[in-house]
Amino acid sequence: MRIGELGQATCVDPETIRYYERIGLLPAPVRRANGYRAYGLAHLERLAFIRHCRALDMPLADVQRLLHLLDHPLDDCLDVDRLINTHLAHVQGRLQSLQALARQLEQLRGRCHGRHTTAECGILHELVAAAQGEGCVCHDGSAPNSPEVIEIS
Amino acid sequence: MRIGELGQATCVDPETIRYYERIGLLPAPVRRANGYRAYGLAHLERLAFIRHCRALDMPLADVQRLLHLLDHPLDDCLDVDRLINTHLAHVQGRLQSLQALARQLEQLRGRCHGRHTTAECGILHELVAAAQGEGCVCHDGSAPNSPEVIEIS
DNA sequence: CCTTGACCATGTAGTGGCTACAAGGTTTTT
DNA sequence: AAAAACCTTGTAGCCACTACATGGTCAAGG
Ligand SMILES: [Zn+2]
Ligand SMILES: [Zn+2]
Ligand SMILES: [Zn+2]
Ligand SMILES: [Zn+2]
Repeated sequence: MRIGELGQATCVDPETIRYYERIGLLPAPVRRANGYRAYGLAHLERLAFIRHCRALDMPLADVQRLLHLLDHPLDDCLDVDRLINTHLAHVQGRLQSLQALARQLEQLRGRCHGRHTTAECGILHELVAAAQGEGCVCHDGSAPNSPEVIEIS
Repeated sequence: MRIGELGQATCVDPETIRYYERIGLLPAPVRRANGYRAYGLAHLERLAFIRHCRALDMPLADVQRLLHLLDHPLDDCLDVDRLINTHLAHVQGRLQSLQALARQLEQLRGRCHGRHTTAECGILHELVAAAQGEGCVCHDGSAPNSPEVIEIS
């Protein structure tokens, strides 16, 4: 299997595959005589695992840890449990703030009816007013640059 | 107002303020005799606006455009409308995939009961199986490195 | 045989939105 | 006078890629 074939089989861009190899996530495969990477089934499975974890939005460091645990089957799985729980909590937190955010944006959207100048635009007015006001997502209660609110994207 | 005071007033880290200045988001203020930046009310309002938009998870490029529109009050506000709508659609898309993701993780969490080796861990088994299987978030229907699924974080 | 095009290799630099230094100058507090 | 808390600039790092630039390799078609 060349890198392009592996990429097609796993829906992972070859450049990304090389990147994974560079950072030590995917073991370097043997090379053919011409220098091309030659992958086997083990690589395919490992990469599919990585991609699946990424689709679950896990950071690569977490994936790395899971892969390590897979390679050491006699280790205690407590870490797996903790990792998943932490990650789930993280996702749920972001879900919360994304929901609040969507509500705010929906409100905002209703403010602009038809055509007019930006000076009269309800959306802009609302944004400016909210930025000044107290009852705003980004001002009440949250620490400076609070991750829960700011570090969404 | 020095940069630290502005930072406190808006809950934005001074380093971030300098960064905004560097990329042209916040106009460079006048300097005192000693070289310190001296901010006024206009800067405070502008930065509060930026922070509020960031709390709404808007990319800085969008914030830039909104600021430009604020500076040109006679422009048509259609752009504002479109920008908000696009952004809302984006947020809703991510909300969807985050929800699917949380469900997956919740399922996963239920797989690990008590202590055992990683070789026996239901979570790991599930992950490996899912990565191979067809009915998985990251394999069905989505393009290679599909943004809707992958580019969540 | 030669060209075209698709693939592969390496290395470097850029993305977004910060964040963290390092190395120095200034001001305020003790 | 010394220590701390501020300010300045510049550079490098974070994450997970992504996009080149430059060149080597290989199969098909003319
Ligand atoms: Zn999958
Ligand atoms: Zn409007
Ligand atoms: Zn706000
Ligand atoms: Zn387990």
